[in-house]
Formats: sequence, structure tokens, C-alpha cells
Amino acid sequence: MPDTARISRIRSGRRTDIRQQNERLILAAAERVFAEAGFGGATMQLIADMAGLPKANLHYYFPTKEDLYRRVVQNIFEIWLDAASSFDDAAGPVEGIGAYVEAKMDISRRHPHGSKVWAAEVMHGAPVIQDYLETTLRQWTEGRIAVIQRWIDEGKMAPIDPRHLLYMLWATTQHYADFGHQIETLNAGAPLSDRQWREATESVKQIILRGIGAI
Amino acid sequence: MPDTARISRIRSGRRTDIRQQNERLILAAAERVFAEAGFGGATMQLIADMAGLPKANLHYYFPTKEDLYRRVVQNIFEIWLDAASSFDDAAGPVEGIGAYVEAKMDISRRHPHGSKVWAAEVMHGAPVIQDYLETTLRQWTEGRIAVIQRWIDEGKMAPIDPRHLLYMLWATTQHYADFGHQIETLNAGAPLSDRQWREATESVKQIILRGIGAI
DNA sequence: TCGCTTCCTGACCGTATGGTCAATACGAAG
DNA sequence: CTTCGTATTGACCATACGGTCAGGAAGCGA
Repeated sequence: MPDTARISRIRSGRRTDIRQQNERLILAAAERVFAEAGFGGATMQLIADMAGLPKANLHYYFPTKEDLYRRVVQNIFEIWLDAASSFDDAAGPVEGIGAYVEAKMDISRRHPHGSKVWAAEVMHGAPVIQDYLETTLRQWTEGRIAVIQRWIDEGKMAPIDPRHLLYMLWATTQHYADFGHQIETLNAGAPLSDRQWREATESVKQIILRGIGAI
Repeated sequence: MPDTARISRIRSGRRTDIRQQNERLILAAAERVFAEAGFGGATMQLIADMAGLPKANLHYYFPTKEDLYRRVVQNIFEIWLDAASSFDDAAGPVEGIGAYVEAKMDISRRHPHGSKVWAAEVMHGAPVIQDYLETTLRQWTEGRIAVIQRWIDEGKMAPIDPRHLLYMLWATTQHYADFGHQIETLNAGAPLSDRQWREATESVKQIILRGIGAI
């Protein structure tokens, strides 16, 4: 797993920045290690090595392994929530869902580690972010369901169960991050190129938009 | 995690059966624990308790934790491969993909733990089943791509990239197992009912079949 | 320069875990 | 009943890991 060089570090020296700088450094390393080894398989030592800091220093910024982990999970969740805006300020499903797919595919490409950490967390029964699921995510979902239902009522798409449409959007877009290794293997061992990412995004958009009768 | 009672055990006594019996028992417990805690988080002790056997007994049947884990991963993979038959003996996408979605949704419901273990394994870079990906899965995929391409050439569906269609099929169906906890939380904390599973399956089938222009 | 706060880190500790082993029980064949 | 291979298990061990801590370095305002 540690085949890539440690995350580079710029010692700026400025007092206020030091904390922020190091926390970012540690979080980036942690995101990666948690994604590749899982919570149980990750070790503070490996994260420390990856960040180029002594282990004791991690505990200075993040008291426990779980604190560090929680921060990593929260990060990706917030990134996803931001992508929601695509949804809201759209006139109809073609723009709204189209933009949402594009935003989420982009996140899958740029934050594959975070996506994996989230997936693992949920798969294990969401031991540390259950409250998020029950509050923020539930509200977010209800809101989007309402939007989709409105589109249906306005005749802009076929009467699909909005819930399952959302699940399909999440599943397909996150699949490119979570199962990236499998996809890469089936792509002759090479990561998807710019062009392939574009094709993937288009395929997903096409199938879904056609599938819900929006085009 | 261990909120459910241990897996029940029937002592048959018959010599030949003992090994098979106990291996099944251990594998069932292991599948569950690995799914809920991840490889690193799972302990042989917990698996043993779950199976109702002393820990030393596990090591009698499975020398190492990794041996046990490997067997669990192989199991689910074989189950999925069996579901492929739906694909082959079909006249067109409506029957073929329709049956495949049904088969995979059924597996997601009946083997959620195995699905999660596989997902985690792939997410971690497939350390123990990389060879499967490169041989069996790759071949399987090429075969299915050929079938889909034939359907396209015969004008039975729109010219979609077969690869991305396959990814979408995997992603959407497995999502109901891997993210079952999230779905349950968004379903007022209750597992999907028979009816809801049927609706989910129909939604997935509808959107995809319509999305690829097969209906 | 002084004094205060933040930051850094090597050495250390208790515990949990994967794995071993020797002793024992058990079933079946003769 | 005896024998022999299989199955069972409590006790044990080495190690790795999360976390602690005391002492020192470095930044910063006065």
C-alpha cells in the first residue's frame, strides 16, 4: 500500500498556519490509509509515516484514532452535500440530474479515498456517523425526493420512485471510486483516461436520463 | 455487532460430516464478522464465539485468518458467477438483463454479508483476489460485453458502451447489499419488506432497460 | 533578552490478538 | 476391547498497536 511517496510538506513556520497545515497533512494521509486498509487495518504508525511525522505528533493533533477517522468521514460527507446544489437550482431533470451526475463523478475521480472510507463506514453499520444518516442525510434525501416528485408531477419525467432513483445515482457514481481498482483491472490495469472518464459520465447520464423518460 | 444469537449448530456425529459441518459453521460466522468489522477489525475470537466454537478449533480447520478470509471472498464470487447464466441463455436484453438484475438483487438480499466482504476487498485493492480479477472476472466480462455488443448490432438496444452498462448493473444491484444500512436508515430504520424489494428490483430494471432503449 | 505558549518527539506501557502446542476425547474399523 | 486417525481445547507466547508522558525546541509578544 505505501507504494507512493509520502505527502509533501511545506514548513511555513508561521505559527497560526502550523496547526492548519499539519492537520491537513495528517488528514490527507489518514484518508488514504483508512481507505486502503480500513479502520481496523490502518495503524497510526503508517499514517504518521505517510504524513512524514512522528506518531506521537498525530496524537497531539488528534487525541485518538477514532477522532481522526471521524474527521475524515465528515470531510467527504460535506463534499457530497455541496454537490447537491446542482440539484436544486435546476429547471428540470435533464439539467438537475445531469449536473448532479457530473458533480458526483468528478468527486469520485478527485476524492476516491474519501468515498471508500465512507462506503466502508456505512457497510460496517455506520458506527460513528449514524447520527448524520438520521439527521442531515435523511433531510437532504427528503428534500431531493420532493424536487423529483415535482418534476414527475409536472410531466418532466416518468413516474419513477424517487428514492430508488437517488440510490441508483449514488450507486453508479460512487462505484467509479469505490470499485476503481476493479475497473482499472478491467481496463488493462490502467487508470481511466480523461476521455474515458468523460465517456463514463456520459454513459451514466444517458442511461439514467433516458431511463427516467427525461429525454 | 454481536446482537444476534450465534449460528445454530447441529451435531450430527457422522464422522465425514463433521468437517463439512464445522467449516460451514465457521464460514457463515466469518462472513458476517468480516462484513461487519472488516478484515482488520475482525477477530478470530469473535468469529469463534459467533460459531460457538473455541478459538483454537478455528485454527484447526483454517490455519490462518487470511485462509479463512480468502474462502469467504471466493464463496460470494462463485455465487455471482452462477448468476451469469441468466445472461447467456437469453434472446435479448429485456430477458437477459432483466433476469440478471433479478438474480443479483436476490443475491443482495440473501447474501448481504458476502457482498460487503467482496466490496471491502476490492476497495482495499484486492490484495488477496487480484488474480481472480485478472483471470476469471476479466474473461467473464469480455464474454458479457460480446453478448451485449451482439444485441446492439442486432438493433435490440441502443449503442451503449457495454462496459459502463455492466458497471451500472453491478453498482446498482450490489448497492442494496453494501449500503443496506443506509437504505434501512432512510426507510425509517426498517429493513425493506418483500414488497419494497420487489419495487426496488422493478425500478432498477425499468430505468436500465428503458435507459438502454430496450423497451 | 525574557517568559509564555504552542509544538515536537523518543521512550515507554498495557493490552489485545493471531497463532501454537501438548494433552485429551472421540468415532470407527478390526 | 484395542488401535489409530480425527477432532477438541485450555493454556500459553510473541508481537504489534493505541495511547501516554516528560522533557525539550521553537515561535512570538513585550
